[in-house]
Amino acid sequence: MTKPYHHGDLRAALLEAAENIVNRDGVAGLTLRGVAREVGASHASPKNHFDDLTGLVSELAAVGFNRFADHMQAAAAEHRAPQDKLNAIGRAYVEFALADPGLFQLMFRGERLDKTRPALHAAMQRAFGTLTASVAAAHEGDPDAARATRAHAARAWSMVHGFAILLLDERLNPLLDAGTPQADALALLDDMLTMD
Amino acid sequence: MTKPYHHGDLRAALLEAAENIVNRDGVAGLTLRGVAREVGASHASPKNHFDDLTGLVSELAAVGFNRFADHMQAAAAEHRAPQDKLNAIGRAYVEFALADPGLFQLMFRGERLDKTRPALHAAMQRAFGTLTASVAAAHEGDPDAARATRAHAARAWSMVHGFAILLLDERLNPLLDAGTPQADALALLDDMLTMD
DNA sequence: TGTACATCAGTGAACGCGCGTTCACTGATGTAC
DNA sequence: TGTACATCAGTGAACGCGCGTTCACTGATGTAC
Repeated sequence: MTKPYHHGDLRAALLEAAENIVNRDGVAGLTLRGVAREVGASHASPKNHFDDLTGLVSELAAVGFNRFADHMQAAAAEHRAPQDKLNAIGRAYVEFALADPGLFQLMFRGERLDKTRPALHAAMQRAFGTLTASVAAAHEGDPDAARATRAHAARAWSMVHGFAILLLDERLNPLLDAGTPQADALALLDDMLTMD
Repeated sequence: MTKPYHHGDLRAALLEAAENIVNRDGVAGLTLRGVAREVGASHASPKNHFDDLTGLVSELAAVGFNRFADHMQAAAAEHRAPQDKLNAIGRAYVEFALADPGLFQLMFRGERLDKTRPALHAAMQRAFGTLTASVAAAHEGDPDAARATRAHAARAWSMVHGFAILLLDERLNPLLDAGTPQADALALLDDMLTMD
């Protein structure tokens, strides 16, 4: 099988390579040349699919947000009660961050993203819509619903996002047992979510 | 006043310049050469004070964490009741992030930090100790105190940290009124902190 | 108080490196006839 | 079914840029005597 001149689906291969790189070397290690190198293509080839690094990063973030939304929706679908669905989404949020830490951080590194790209914009709306709709469902009928729902949404989201970020940065270690870090972290998260 | 050969306190000047740069251009815009340029010194001079970029970033983070701890402690000192102290610390946490966004993000960009540096390690302990001690004080006497306190600490910290990060990345805009963003954000934070 | 000397902060030219970008090109694909 | 041609994905050499780092140096400071 000699290497053909045309790749077939270089765009998809570049995105996959970018994900590998970002999980291995972090967001700062992601370059157009590096991605091309990873798939064995010419260093100028990414230009044909993504204009520049911002384009590549934004398209990768779009892929990430769609997968993120899928993961949260699948988790919610396993429960009936709104509060259970919400907790499941929170767990899914953190699981995603742990499974794909580089990608997760890239998705929330706003400076590198062009949020006006249609694919990214739509994917972000999907992901955040899933979260906020689930919060609203868990609190419908509350008095002063609009304001309370916003506060609940902000709290649920901040809690779970802060937990994920602090965890990835190993800032939560003093609060964790010595054992298997991932399991302990999810146990602590459960305590946190089911606290009140 | 002709420019003297020796600066007087180049180290402090470099740190101050680094803070300006990071707040203006973001963490990725911080370079040894750039910092030297900002103070009008030779590009090789930072080597004398910080070995490399990691050194500079870590020392700047140490300055930041000390200021962060000061700010939180000052806020707590204005209240008597443990829960009020804790809420004040949460507000101070977010205020700090809004006032010095670049510095705040640098402080939590673990990849760039050498946490074994004594100055940084001590400053981090000060800041996080302030937070966790305050949580413990607000919950002493709870049943199953150790576990509950850890969960409370994780929740308070995650909430306030996630809020700050999401806010800086403009992810919370859909939940804010159109008006003055900073005031709205702090109002939303207050709703969130005093919710239950 | 003066002099000699070690120390070291700061200088500026030079280096190699990886990056993004440009450019003329080449090979493959698909469409028109 | 075959042929001509436009299109465009991918190539690889070349460019300029800013970066960190090295190096021999120079100017200022402080200490020993």
